[in-house]
Amino acid sequence: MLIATYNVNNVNRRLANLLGWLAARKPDVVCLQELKAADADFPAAAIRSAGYEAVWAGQRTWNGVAILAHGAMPVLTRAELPGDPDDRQSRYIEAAVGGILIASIYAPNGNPQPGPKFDYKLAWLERLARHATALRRTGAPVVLAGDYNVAPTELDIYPTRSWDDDALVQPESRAAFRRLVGRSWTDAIRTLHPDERIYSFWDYKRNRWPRDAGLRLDHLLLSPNLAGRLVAGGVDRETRGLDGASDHAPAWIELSDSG
DNA sequence: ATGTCACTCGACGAGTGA
Repeated sequence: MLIATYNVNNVNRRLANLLGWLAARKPDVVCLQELKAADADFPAAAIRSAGYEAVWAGQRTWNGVAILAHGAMPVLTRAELPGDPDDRQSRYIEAAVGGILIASIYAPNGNPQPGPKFDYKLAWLERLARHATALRRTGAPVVLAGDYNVAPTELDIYPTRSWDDDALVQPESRAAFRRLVGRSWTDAIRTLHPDERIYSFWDYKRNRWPRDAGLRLDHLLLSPNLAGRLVAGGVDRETRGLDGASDHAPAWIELSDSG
């Protein structure tokens, strides 16, 4: 089973890019982030024509997450992250596909830091960690996939000092990610490629894509009962170089059918 | 310090978020 996560940075603006990538990569499950579309504006018909059913939690202008499944309707289990009834931002959706519980995650960016946006980011990641533990304890196989807006280590950002004050690389952000992953979850792409610089995001600014000045922000975390099924994974970085591309490229993993 | 992009409001530019 091929599971991917792709921050599309506006699903309607990026629809041609998304459909082209779906046709080429043929993933079984896709987690999308930054739809930047209200529920009524999600391009469900075009996505269905490409062979995918979808569930989504939209929001006008910002945020928005979805889960696509090839030839099957994802069974929605949750459309918001527990722990804060006042949180109106569409950053979490969860559904069952092919016997696996899939979450599509769009963690807050957190800039500028320090400040209320950074506080919200850290609190949101703590809520996610708590919910991840609850999911793990159900015993279900779980994949938590999405844009975590954290570059976990120095290997996950090109050598530079220019992001030192950015929320994506702060010690508090990295500690929150480490607490979430803990001893139980597997950062799939890092586990497959322990020593490689792999990026999934290149800022539009400052010639960052041509310079390969990227960060790895998009992660797929596997519950312990899935770790043994991980066979391959990577980032489709060529997607970032196409016309009208998102500033993120899709990250994907392949799980064996059983084990 | 700065470089982009796409949107919002409510005018043809400024502000916002990433």
